[in-house]
Amino acid sequence: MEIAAVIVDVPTKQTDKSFDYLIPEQWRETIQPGMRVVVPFGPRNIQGFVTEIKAESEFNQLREIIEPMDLKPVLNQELLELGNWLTENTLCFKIFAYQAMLPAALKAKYEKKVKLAPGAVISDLPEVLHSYFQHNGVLNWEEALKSGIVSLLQRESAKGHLEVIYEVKERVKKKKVRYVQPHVPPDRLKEEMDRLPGNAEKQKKVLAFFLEQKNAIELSQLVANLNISSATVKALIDKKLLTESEMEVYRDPYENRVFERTRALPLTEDQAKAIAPILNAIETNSHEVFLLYGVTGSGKTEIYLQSIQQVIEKGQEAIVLVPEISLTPQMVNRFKGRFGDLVAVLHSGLSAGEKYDEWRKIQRKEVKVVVGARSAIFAPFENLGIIIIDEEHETSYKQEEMPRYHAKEVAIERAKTYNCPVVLGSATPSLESFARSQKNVYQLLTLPSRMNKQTLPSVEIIDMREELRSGNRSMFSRKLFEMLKDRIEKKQQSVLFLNKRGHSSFVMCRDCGYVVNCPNCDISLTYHRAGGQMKCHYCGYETYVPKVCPECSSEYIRYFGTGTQKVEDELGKILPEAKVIRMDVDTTGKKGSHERLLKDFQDGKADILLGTQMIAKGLDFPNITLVGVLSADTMLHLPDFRSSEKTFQLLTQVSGRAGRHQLPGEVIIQTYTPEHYSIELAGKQDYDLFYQREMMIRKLHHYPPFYYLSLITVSHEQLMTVVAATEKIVNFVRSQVSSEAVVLGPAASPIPRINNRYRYQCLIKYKREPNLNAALKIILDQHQKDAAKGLQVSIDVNPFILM
DNA sequence: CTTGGGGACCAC
DNA sequence: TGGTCCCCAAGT
Repeated sequence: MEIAAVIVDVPTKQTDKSFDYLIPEQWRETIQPGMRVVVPFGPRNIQGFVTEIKAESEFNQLREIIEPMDLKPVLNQELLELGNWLTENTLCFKIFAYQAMLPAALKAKYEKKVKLAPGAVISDLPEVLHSYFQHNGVLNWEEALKSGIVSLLQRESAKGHLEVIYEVKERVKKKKVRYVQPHVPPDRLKEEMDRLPGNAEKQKKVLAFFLEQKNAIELSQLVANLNISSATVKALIDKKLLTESEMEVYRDPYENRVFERTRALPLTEDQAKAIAPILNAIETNSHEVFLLYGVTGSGKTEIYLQSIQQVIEKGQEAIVLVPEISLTPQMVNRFKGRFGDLVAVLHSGLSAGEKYDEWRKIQRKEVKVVVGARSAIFAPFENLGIIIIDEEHETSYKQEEMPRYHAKEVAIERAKTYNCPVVLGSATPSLESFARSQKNVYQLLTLPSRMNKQTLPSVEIIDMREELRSGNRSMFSRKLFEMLKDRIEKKQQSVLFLNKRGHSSFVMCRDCGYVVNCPNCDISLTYHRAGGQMKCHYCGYETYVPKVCPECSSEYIRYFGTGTQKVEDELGKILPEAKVIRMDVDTTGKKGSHERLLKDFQDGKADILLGTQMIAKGLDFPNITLVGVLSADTMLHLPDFRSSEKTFQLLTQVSGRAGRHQLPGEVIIQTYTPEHYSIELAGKQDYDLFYQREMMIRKLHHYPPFYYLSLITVSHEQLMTVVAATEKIVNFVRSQVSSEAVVLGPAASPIPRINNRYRYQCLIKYKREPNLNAALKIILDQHQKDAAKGLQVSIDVNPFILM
């Protein structure tokens, strides 16, 4: 067993297979499947994942593995196989599948350098190069590029004076802390202390300290406590009186936080009924998928907690997925409060190093529960007892880059291998999930009422067209204004919700209607007040707002739409006494600011919380009695078959923020299309009726859950090339699928150009197409060679965004 | 006859 | 992805 099959870190179709390497003698015992290794590949050294150890290879000129990067596999057997499943189901490269399972910190960084060849000296090189090789004869490739001396270097390397080397580096280091402790018995310390010259006061102080306590102490603490410098300590170490040691520590993002421990709460009758089948599945190790459908505030989290409790008692582990934006401190508190140090938290707010450390806690089996966003589904547990997906309808569970996986599907796949239950929780289940529960593919569990018998908030829908007709041109209806005023007087809090999407403040000329677009992408630029700039959200292009309209030279050019900033300004005008906290990407950019703003609001430092999506979820403050949705219909008009569903879900979620405790809540929804069923039914909080209506429409238009979708997107700098290539693909797909399938295209993508590349697509709607996967693979294979010509073909199986 | 740019192909 | 090899076309 001396050969390792390795998946190399080169994301192309031709290298998307394993390469065999000889394991050098000294690593034979060490290297195992699932470890990262450094291997020579062509001229350079790169990272790879060992997938298999074997005795023979069909190749006879094997090269040797350079070194292992891990002492312990980072992927276990189950995850290695899950990688194959991911590759197969999302049509991605194996290397992407494996990388997606690991914290970003474990992805290799490569450095290319030029150094003097062995035996060569600086004087062999031409004069101009001498200065570059002053520092120990090594030059960074980046610098060489900047200085424009590449061709010179190539000539010298051909002459054998220089050689090019490739280094594989880790992204983060394990965090280490330096400790010091006495190296000799106390009497020796005393002796040495007396022998020190009188001016060595500081050293004496240190020795005196260690006479008192002989345990190791953190160097930084010692330095701080005794008010000395580390040089003093170093002197004593050099004299061999003290020793220094390094200890590996975890960066704990929550280390200075005290979590109030909670115990299991008594369950309501509904909760007890809902949890029973879950506990039963845990007990009997059976793989079942539960859809936990409970209205907002019905106590789903307590069911999660008690199920996990059971899993832990059984000696198993649990994964809890939460959408990124609701992974709030409040949510974390509930899990840390119940399970303390047994919980690891993974979310985007952590630094790469912190994420890595949380991940290592899982790998070393120091925790039993992981709470995290989408990628936490790959937590390297080996004895899973339950997987919970909260807010299962959230679209953020679908990854939009390779590997384009949906966390729900991965969860079910993993749960199958471990024979454990999956719980999907939501107040507004996705149509797909609810439909499956109707067909008994998932088992439906319901929590029909709120805990502590609170009624759902009363919802009023305001027709903004009416407001306009009666002369109110502001973005606040009279009713909403009155109620905001009322809450401020009563010292109760309000939440104002703005649906940013579609509301993005674009810049438009009021005279001729000219909209400022991105020069590279066919999309309007978004206005950012900071610096009066406009940005493209797709390619990052930035420019200043023009003073006059480039089309008609009118001076009436200004930003349009209702950004949160604009709402804040307007609130300031009409309700100057109101204290407002604004939460959006601009105010929560910095680490911890999200948390701070919420804390301020909780502490009653403001009357109104104004924000975008990020405030729609998880907020649970007792004093909120009014929720206002400024414009409910903005996302309704997006080119997305799920827009009605998303609107309904969002409005229901937002409404759920009000009146969760003693005080009853009220909700105002402002809209220009009050007659639309998703708004009307969100107002009535009638999920069942919405489900029926929406299902009819989906059936009519051949959309999920009645049909599956696959989306092929083709892009190229030349419009004609894209159209031609897409046309070919469409024809090929048509020839491969049954007559039952609907193949749409070639059609321009909803965003027809991004970064100067034209985009065309082909959408396939189908029920059962056993050959489709193979056909899609052929398309990817065929276009591999076109990739060099700049033609990109990407395939999304079960896309969530059709752009 | 050199130089350099682009495309095809390869890497265990 | 980076390298090399090969071909073709423009340049001295």
